[in-house]
Amino acid sequence: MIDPVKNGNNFAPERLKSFVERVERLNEEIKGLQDDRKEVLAEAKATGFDVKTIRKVIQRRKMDANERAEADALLDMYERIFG
Amino acid sequence: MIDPVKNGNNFAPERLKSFVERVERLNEEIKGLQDDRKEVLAEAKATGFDVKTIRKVIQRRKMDANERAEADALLDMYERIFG
Amino acid sequence: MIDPVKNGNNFAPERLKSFVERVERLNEEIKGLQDDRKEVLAEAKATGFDVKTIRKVIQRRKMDANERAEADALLDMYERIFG
Amino acid sequence: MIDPVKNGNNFAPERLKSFVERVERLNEEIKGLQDDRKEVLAEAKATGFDVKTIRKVIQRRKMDANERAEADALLDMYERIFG
DNA sequence: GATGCGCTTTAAATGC
DNA sequence: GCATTTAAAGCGCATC
Repeated sequence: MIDPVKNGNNFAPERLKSFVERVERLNEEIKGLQDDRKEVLAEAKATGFDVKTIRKVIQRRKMDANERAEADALLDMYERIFG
Repeated sequence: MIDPVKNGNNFAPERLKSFVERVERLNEEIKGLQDDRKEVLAEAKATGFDVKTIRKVIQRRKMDANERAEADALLDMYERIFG
Repeated sequence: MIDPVKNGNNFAPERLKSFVERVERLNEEIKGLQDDRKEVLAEAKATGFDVKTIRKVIQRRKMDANERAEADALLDMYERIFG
Repeated sequence: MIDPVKNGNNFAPERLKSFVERVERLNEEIKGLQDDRKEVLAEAKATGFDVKTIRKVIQRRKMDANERAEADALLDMYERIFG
């Protein structure tokens, strides 16, 4: 029978190291892409665009046209109540 | 003279589209890696490791040994005050 | 001369305890109000209102009319570019 | 019969206003307490304490002694693996 | 396992 | 230009 604790990569300490290192690697890649995104937005700002509005556009593009229209209508309805 | 507004990719609407699409693409890649990371941690948990502790280990590995020792000593000092 | 370390409440351990306890007390009060807010929103939802839209209304009411109009106009302009 | 839409405070627009205003009031109170907390931590820092460590102490005081000991032991075990 | 909520951290805006 | 204050994003927890 194979000892589950000592068998190759299943040896627990090695498995833990592997998990930690894989997560650390992913963290680095994520950080790199976040930096890239920051650069793109900085360039957009330098070009004269409004970054906050760009973020809104991106959020809204995740919705389909119906959702967007419905959300807008609801907001409009609620805001009319406050004059 | 070149019209800065209409010149090729500098035509503002195209530039805006470009920025938005680049950010959306980066968002997708980031999301993919975040999902990968979630999977790795889920696998670690399924293997019997404690995810919260793994996160602590990763945080602490960002510090050098001195920082870590100092942070630990400070916490210990403060906690002694509370018995 | 008064020893700054041992003088009454300035005795460092007591000061630390005091800071920690004050923060803990504030945390509790904040938690209570957050729970109250959650209840109000749950009641609004039960009444048939859309909570997400209510949050938007509250955010927008923080802006003055000009800011709001300008933000809306900018968003509209950007969205037209994407047809 | 009473018209549910127009009956006193059940008139929907009034109910919406009421919900929004109650939430806004709670938000203000929460903000006030958050500012108080920030002041306390700033004072602690000015007194020479480390704010990050104070936050750790507060987090750990939420756990009972057993939980704390167990969490510490687990972290120690995992860290030994990395030498 | 997915959604929402609060906390933390980081980024942006503003005042000095 | 720097530092403080405010807003947004990401992360982690808790709940369903």
